[in-house]
Amino acid sequence: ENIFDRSRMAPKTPIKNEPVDLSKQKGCTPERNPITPVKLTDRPQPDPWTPTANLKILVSAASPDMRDREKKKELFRPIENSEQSDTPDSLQYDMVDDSTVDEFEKQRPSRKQKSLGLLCQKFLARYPSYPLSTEKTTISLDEVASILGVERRRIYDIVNVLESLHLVSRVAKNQYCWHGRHNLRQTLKTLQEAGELQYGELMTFFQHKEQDLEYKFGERKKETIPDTQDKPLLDFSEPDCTSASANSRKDKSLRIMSQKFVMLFLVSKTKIVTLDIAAKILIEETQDTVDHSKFKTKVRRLYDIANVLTSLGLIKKVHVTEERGRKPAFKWIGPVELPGKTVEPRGNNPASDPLPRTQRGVCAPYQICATGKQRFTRHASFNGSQPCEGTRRKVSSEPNSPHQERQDEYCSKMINLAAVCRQKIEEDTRSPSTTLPLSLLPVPGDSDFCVNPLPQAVFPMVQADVPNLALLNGVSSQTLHPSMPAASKTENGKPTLLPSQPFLCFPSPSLFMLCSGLQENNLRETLPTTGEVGNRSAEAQAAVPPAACQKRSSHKCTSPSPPVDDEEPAAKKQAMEQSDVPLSLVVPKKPSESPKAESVLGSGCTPAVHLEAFHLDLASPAAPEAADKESTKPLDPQEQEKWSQNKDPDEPSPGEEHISKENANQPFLPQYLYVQPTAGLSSFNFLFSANQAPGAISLAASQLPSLSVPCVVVPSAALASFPVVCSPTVTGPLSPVPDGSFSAATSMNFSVSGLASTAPVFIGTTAVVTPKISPTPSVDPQQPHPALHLSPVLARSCSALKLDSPMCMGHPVTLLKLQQPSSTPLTPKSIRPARHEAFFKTPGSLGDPVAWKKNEGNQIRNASSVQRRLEISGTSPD
DNA sequence: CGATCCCGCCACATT
DNA sequence: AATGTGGCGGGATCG
Repeated sequence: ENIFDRSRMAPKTPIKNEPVDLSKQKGCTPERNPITPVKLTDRPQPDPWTPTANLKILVSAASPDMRDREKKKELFRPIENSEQSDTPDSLQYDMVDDSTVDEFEKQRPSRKQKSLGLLCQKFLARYPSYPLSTEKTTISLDEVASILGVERRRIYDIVNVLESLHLVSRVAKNQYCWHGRHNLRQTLKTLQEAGELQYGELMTFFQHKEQDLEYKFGERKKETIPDTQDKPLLDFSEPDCTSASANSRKDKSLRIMSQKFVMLFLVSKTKIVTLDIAAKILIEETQDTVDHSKFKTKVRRLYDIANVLTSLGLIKKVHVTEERGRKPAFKWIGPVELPGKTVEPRGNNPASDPLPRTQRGVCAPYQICATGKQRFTRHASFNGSQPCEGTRRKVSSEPNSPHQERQDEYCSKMINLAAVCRQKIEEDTRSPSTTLPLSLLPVPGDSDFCVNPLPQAVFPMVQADVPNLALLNGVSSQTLHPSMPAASKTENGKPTLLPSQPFLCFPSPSLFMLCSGLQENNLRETLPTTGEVGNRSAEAQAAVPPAACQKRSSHKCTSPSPPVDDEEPAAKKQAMEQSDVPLSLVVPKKPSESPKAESVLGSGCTPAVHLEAFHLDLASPAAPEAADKESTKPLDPQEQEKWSQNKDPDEPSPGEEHISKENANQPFLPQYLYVQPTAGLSSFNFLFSANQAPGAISLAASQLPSLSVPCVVVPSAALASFPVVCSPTVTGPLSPVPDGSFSAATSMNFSVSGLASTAPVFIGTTAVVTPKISPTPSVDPQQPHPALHLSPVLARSCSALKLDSPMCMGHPVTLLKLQQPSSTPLTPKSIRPARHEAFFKTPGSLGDPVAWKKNEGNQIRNASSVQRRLEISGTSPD
């Protein structure tokens, strides 16, 4: 600085007066060397310029602007210099180099030089990032504005964003207090948590899309997607909401928008958010109208915010390429690992908590939408609400044409759904009384995530799984972590529909594996990852009993995880590094495509896929890129293959083979009952060992009357559509009924079925084939299958799906490993840090494809169902 | 020509 | 009513 000052200052005075040397300027500009002592030497021209200087002066005198600028320059130069040194922005440098330039600029200040980002940098340069706690710096807007030479209006833009991150807080009119970044992490964490609740699903969803697009993997998506974007607008428009005036506009946009925007990054697996997506999401929240102008405006605002965030070094601009071309996007480059998760960050910040505000703001709309009950009265929430309804309506109205839907619509729907779900969840959580237990839960994540640990107790293992799963699911779930085991829910009361019965209700979308004794050790041996899975499953079994599990999870983490982590993470990382963008692992979601699935609604197939995905995920958090899969994980190539196969309807069989290897029983043997939630928000998967998960689960198969198989009731949360796969127990051939005819009825009660109308259920009877043992895959049909009876709907779905489908089979196999509960489950957290990204990605990627398809196919439905549910709930509980 | 986004009008909020 | 805030979008610039 000194140097600069010297150089500058000395000449400056004179310079000021002088100069505008375009030629010179330009020369300088290009150079932009931040530090240019040399320049001094270069710039020997003070005197000569004098004449010019005079002129200049005149000019400046004439125009206030000029004056301001000069002022600004003077004041800021130092700042700029320092900044420049820090940040390599060419633009800024120019200014630094010579005052002349600046002046010059005055005349014709490039737009860039006046950019909000630059202004923000200057602004930030004035204050220490980490001020001493003792001293509080107050910021006078007027002062700053004048110093920086800008209208106050611009300062508001900056301050609002900073305030959203708690870097500053407003103390009085025109007065802000500078806090610095001390609490930034905490704030981010809070935002992340809030974001997960609010946007987890959405982001996942979107990201998948993006990823898919970006990576070829996603061909499928492309298929579906293409149309979507074209038309942005659509029907959403909800007229009425517009008058937001009602609520104070105050906590409306910029601030909130900024927080939301940040949340998107924090929730995003890829840490990359495209502007258009962000705009869409944000628009939804507030007002749904998606008209073009609105979108444009939103984008403009986002640019404003992005500029400030960029200046803060939290994000950087990037481009994502997708089919349509490249889209502007921003990548989060700020801290990713937030402080340990605590519950709610409440308060570190002295001043007001922005968060609260934010949360409120965010939540409000949802809440409103979902139910009449509004906690927070104020805000645009209303606007939001309306939109929601509108959207909802639409959703419901539009049964399914996911493919056709436009992105926008789709997105909005998604958003709405999410909101609804969220709400529901919240409500549920809060009020046990809620009658709709099953339907909503899906979102459990919230509770878990945020603060409620309840679930953990119940199924520790689950939790471990969950994270992964959640990720996988993508859409639904990041948030879900939740492991929230049925139990927990039950506790709450929500989920437990049938307390007395032997059913388990799982609120969250997680994968559960219940195994009674299976012996498939080999697998484990073979595949480490698998082992993990197995462990998990085992745990799950064990876990079932609430208490026990918890600890396990921790243990699990230890043993199994370590290896995994290392491997996976590394791989992932590498992958990541190579390409910033995470690969969409899952690309293959084609399952939905499979005819069967479609017939069923897509859900059927998907589930299988999911499982695989899950497995993969579990096994290796690392993203399952094609390449990665193999190398990365030893896991199980087979699985992967299966997976891929599954994905690809085309080659179902091959996958089976692999599977078979793993487990002899694939086809129908499924000893597990696996329920997968589809894409929807709420998805949860279950793996059940058909055989009996007896004790552990609490559901004794025995309990189930006709079926010896344990039943699991899955509340489909919002989505309702989740396929359930049951492998009937094994007792063998109790009933000769062929698989195909599930109809035989066992008396399984799937109360659930009712709930989730759409959800397909698969029931595989099983022979008791241990994986190893069962030599024949094809067996199922032959083997006696215990008859299960499902609700008609379910039955149908089942039939449609066909147990046979390799997909289904495959999964089970994989799962089997479980038995060993020994290993402690990986704790999400423990794992997380290391592969944080990986997890997300993996899941996401996996989830994506599936989600996508599902979404496309099912989602709508789900949505509709959900909505329906909600409505119902509103009116009358189930 | 699309991506950016400056600029400042003007509505709403606060004093 | 004056002044503070800040939504908003036209249209200039940039790439």
